[in-house]
Parts: sequence; structure tokens; C-alpha cells
Amino acid sequence: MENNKITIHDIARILKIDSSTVSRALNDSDRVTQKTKDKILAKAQELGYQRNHLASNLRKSKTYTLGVIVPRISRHLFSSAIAGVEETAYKMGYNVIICQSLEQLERERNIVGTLLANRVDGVLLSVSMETINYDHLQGLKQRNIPFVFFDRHCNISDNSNVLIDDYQAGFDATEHLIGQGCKHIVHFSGPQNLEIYKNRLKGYLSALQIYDIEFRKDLIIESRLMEIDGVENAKLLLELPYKIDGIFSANDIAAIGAMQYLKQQGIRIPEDIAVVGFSNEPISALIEPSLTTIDQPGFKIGKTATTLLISQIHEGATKMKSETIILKPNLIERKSSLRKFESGNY
Amino acid sequence: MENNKITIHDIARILKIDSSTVSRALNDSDRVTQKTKDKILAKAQELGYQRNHLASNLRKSKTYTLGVIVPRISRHLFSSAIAGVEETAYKMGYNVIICQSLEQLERERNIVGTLLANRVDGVLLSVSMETINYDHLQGLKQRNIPFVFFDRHCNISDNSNVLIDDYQAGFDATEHLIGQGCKHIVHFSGPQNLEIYKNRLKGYLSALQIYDIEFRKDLIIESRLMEIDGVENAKLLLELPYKIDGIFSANDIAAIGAMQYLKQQGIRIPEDIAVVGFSNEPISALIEPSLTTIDQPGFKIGKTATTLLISQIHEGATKMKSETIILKPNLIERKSSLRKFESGNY
DNA sequence: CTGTTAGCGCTTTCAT
DNA sequence: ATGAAAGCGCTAACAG
Repeated sequence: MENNKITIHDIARILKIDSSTVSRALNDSDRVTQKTKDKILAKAQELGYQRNHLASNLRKSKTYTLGVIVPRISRHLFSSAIAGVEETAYKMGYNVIICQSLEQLERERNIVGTLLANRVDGVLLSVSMETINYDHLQGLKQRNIPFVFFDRHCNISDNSNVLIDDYQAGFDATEHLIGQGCKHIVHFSGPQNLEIYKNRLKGYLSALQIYDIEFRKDLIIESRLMEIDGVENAKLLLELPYKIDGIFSANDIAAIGAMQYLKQQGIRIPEDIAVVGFSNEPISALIEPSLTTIDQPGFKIGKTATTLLISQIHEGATKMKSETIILKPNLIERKSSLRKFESGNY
Repeated sequence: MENNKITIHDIARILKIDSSTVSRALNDSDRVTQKTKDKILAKAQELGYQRNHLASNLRKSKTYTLGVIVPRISRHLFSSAIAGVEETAYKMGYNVIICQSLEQLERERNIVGTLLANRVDGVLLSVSMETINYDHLQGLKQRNIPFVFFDRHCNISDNSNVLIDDYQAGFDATEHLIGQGCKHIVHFSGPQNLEIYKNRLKGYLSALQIYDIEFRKDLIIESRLMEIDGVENAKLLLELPYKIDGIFSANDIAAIGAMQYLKQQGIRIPEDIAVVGFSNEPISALIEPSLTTIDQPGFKIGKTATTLLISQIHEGATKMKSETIILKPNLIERKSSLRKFESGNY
């Protein structure tokens, strides 16, 4: 049990100075001579001293821990975002507790309780598809714990967000399909309690209007976020009284099911039906390498949200001005080209 | 700043008893009357008391934190495993620090340093593809911090592992292809410093031998874990002087690139070439819904590894007997059937 | 069964 | 610029 048990007192004793001076030196305080600082740092290095964060944090009554709540870790957008969160957090001296709501409001509620019990300094969250009221976030507000929504946000006032421009994404996707000559474009949408799906729909509608394409209500197919729903969507699509030549899917999970079903039915993508979907799941791009996708910068979302949150933590309860940062999604056109392996941090 | 600052002393003062009794009651010690226990618990509840883990852990000089090192969070196998780790860890009162090596030994080394500095109680790790020596794990050994390998393990002595039976998986996959009538089965392999790829290869070879299929060295195509390598693999495959009718891919990333390329070349899967791959990435199953895959129970791996690690932590430095748990992979045959949406925890 | 006492290792006044 | 002293909130001897 040779636990590295060197404390500031050990250093102090050896150097015949007080531990408070050692503490100051180790924190690079300007109330210590550079000379003693050097001496202390050298000795600390020599002994392999490592600060005990538990003690330090207890004293400062800060945990240097952030809570992150996502619907599901294994979704690509969220795992990418988490990667970004972790990187930024560690760099700024924070640890991260990651929790999955599994799309259930009940679990989301419990998680907030857990994070409170863990006394996190701040929370990042992307709400579940069941989340329609925000009572469970009151505890955070009461305790003055800052929180930042990312991607799946809520339209409650006075809170910070890091989002992608879903309206623009919807517009771009639809515009792209129109540019391909599509006349009857189906829109797969998701739960309308989530802002992101509302906004993507708005983008779709705008594009139709601007390009003077007649809007038909039955071309909007809304479903939950499940593959099996996508199959149903595809069936509905095939029963429509128009020849569908395009799909803009805002619902990446459903799109996967739908595309599989369509292919089974012998429908060729994109020859028979052009498709633009979100690449939250890299899957959608791979079912059909030629697929044009809206790529969301998950890693960047995570980094940005974390930076914002930590800056709010540092500001303290002073102003706590809420801020919304909107990132641009990218429309990536693929013409049977191979998807490049993204070796970067994603 | 209305921070919930109720301590055991507040409870003690109100109840006119000592804080140590409160502490004992809150820890459900059997050295407190049930009656006083009830009284204390009730009051704690009433005041909304929440234990300060920082103080508690400092006193016990334990962090109740586990470190997890994975090559890349966004790989499906790892994000599933992490989900399992988190669930089990939280249930047992542990927090988790997640780190990505990004397949780089250098980063892996640094991460171990960070975890040491964070004084984690134990470490779970799946090594990077560059990892060939294990010096960087010495620090853990010296400080008597238990660690458990999962999935991507190392053949160093006296350590614990939670693995899937890669040999069996390789055997089953190959046997399946042979059963389909394949005569010339290419094997996509990965970096041979990783045990998992060695073992899958062994399984492949065994199956060939048992079913009396001639082994040809040039049917084994080894590559890094990148999609672009898969494209190269596919090209090599097409240049072989045999008609290839089967692929067993142990390298899921490369398989993605390869399958895309093959499809571009007009080769039909599985009609022209049958494929069995690992579904670390659900992608591979979706490029071709009919694809037969080896499914790895990532969530279960994570849970099992965590349970094992925590039990080792509890044992302390007493025995620290190393243990290896081998889980069975599942060969999942799909005949153009839709992949079911797995709504469970994965 | 309960109270007393003494820290865990660090930071932070307050002196000097 | 440094030291002395107090204490963050909790747990764990040791008494009784």
C-alpha cells in the first residue's frame, strides 16, 4: 500500500518553512518569492508530490465536476459531443459525470437529483424526447447551479444554449432536393415537443415556399425516434397518391428503418428517391454512400457548451447572463464518393 | 447562493445529540438505536440533508472514482461498454472518469498520469492499437491501484480481463460462411499486436482446418483500423487469383470501407460475396441488412468489468487475485430482415 | 449505545 | 513575504 502520501506538510518540514507557504507556491500565488517558489516546486517535483484534490476542493467547497445528461451515450451525436465535453473539461480542471436519460423524463428527473447530490458545479444537458416540462430543473436554479442546453434544448426563458441552426439545416436540405429536381418531397419529422424538430420543419416549409413548391400536409410524416417507426413511415410514403421523388429526413433513426424498407421494396436511392438526412448516425450515410447529409459538429457542440458552462461557473451568481450560441450545420453532398474516414476528434 | 449547507452538525444541534451519532446513523451503523436512527433520518430528510462526499471521501481517503480508458468514445462497442460501466459504477456509489486514447500510446500514457493525479480507486482499460509495451501501467501497479482490461486486453501476467471469446467468434463466423458454401474466404484482420485480432485469426484458421478447406496465406488481409484501409483491402481482394466468395472481417472499420467499394464495383452482397463481420459498429449491419454479424455484448462487457474491478477494490491489497472472464459473442444471422431497434440499454 | 476527540490535506484569513 | 491558526464536513478511534 505504498500510496503516494506526500503532502504539503512533508515538503514544508523538509524545507523548514510553513505549509501555508508551500500551498501558496503550489498555487502560484504572487505572495511568495520566486526563489522560494522555485525551491518548493523543485522539491515537490523531486518527491513526486500530487495535490489531493479532495482536500483542496473540500476547502474551496467546489467539486470541479460537471454533470452531463444525454438521451443515449451510444448515439453518434452524443458520443461525439461527450468527447468534446471531456476534452474541454479536463483541460480546464473539471471532471465530468455522464448520465443517460434513455429518452425517459422520469430518469432525467432522477439524474438531476443524483447530480445535485454529487454537488456538481454545473450541468450540460440535451433533453429526452419525453421532456415537456422543466420542473425537474428547478432544483438547479434554486441552488444557483448553472446549466447549458446543447442540441436538444427547451424554450424556457433565461437559459443558455449551444445549438445548431436547425432551421437553416432544414432549409438547406430541402433546397438541395429541390435543386435535384424533386417535386414531391416527404419530410420525416420527430417529436414536436422538441424544438429541433419544429425548427427543421420550419426550414422545410420555408424552402418550399421560396421555391414555389406546393405544400401538401400529408407529405409530413412525424414519428418517434425508432427504426421501426421508420418502416411505418416508408409504408405511409408508398401509399401516398403522389410519386415521391425526395425525402428530407430530420429523424435520423427513423430514416434508417425507412431506407432499409424502401431498398427491400426495390426502390433505388437516390435514383428513384433522393434523400437528405442528418448524419447524427454515420449509418445513414453508409446505407447509401451517395447519400447527401447534414453533418452536425457534435465534437464542437460539446466543446463550445463546456466552455460556456465553465465561464458561467466562474462568473458565479453575479450576473449569470444567459447566452445562446448557434453553430452552422454542414450540408455534405456525396456523389457515390467514399466517405472519408474522419481521423480527427469526433 | 442559497447552497444547501446542512451538515451533520446542524442535525446534531437540533436533535441535541452528537454529530458522530448522526454520522453513524446516516451510515446505518448498528451501533445506534433504531429509534434514534429513525429520528435522525427523519430530520435529515426534513432538512434536505445531503452528505458531502468530498469530506467523506477525504476522511476515508478514497475517491470513489474509476478511470476508464478507451480508444475512442464514439465507437459503438466502447460507447455501449461505457454505458454499462456508468450504470454499474453509479449503482455501487462510484463515479467515472472517461478518457480516450484516440489509438495513441502517447495519449494513453498521459491519461494514466492524469488518472493517478486524480487518485482514482481503479482503472478499466481497452488499449490503443499502438500499445505494445505496458510500462505506463507500472504506476498503477506500484500504487496498488487495481485495473481490469476489457475487450482489447494485453498478454501480461497477473492482470484481470473481461473479454469476449474472439477465437470462438472467428470460428463461428468462418464456419457460417463455409456452411453457406464458400470456398475462398478472405479474412480481414487488424493490428497483430492486439490479442483480439490474433485470436479471431486463430478461430478462422481452425474452422478452415476442421472443415478441410485449403488455407491460402494471401487470403489474409491485414490492415489498420481505418475505412480507407478497407478500400485498399477490397482492391487487393479483387486482384486475387481466386474467385472470392466469402469475407470474414474481424476489422469492422475496414469492412465498412471495403463493402462500400465492393458495392461501387457492382458486386452484390451477399449474392456474389457473403460477408460476416463484427457489429462493433452497427453500420456494418446496415450497409447490407442481410449481413450476418458477430454481435459483441458491449453493455455487458462494461457491467461485468466494472463489477470485477470494484470487487478488487474492495478486497484491497490483500489477495488481488487476477481473474479473466470470457463472454460469448453471438452470431446473428439476418436474412434481409430488418434489424430490430434495440430499445434496451446498449 | 453515545459522546469526546482528533484528524484527512488543503486553503485562507489574520498577524507579523 | 512568511507563519500561525482555524476549519471545510466528515469518520473513526477511544472512552464510558
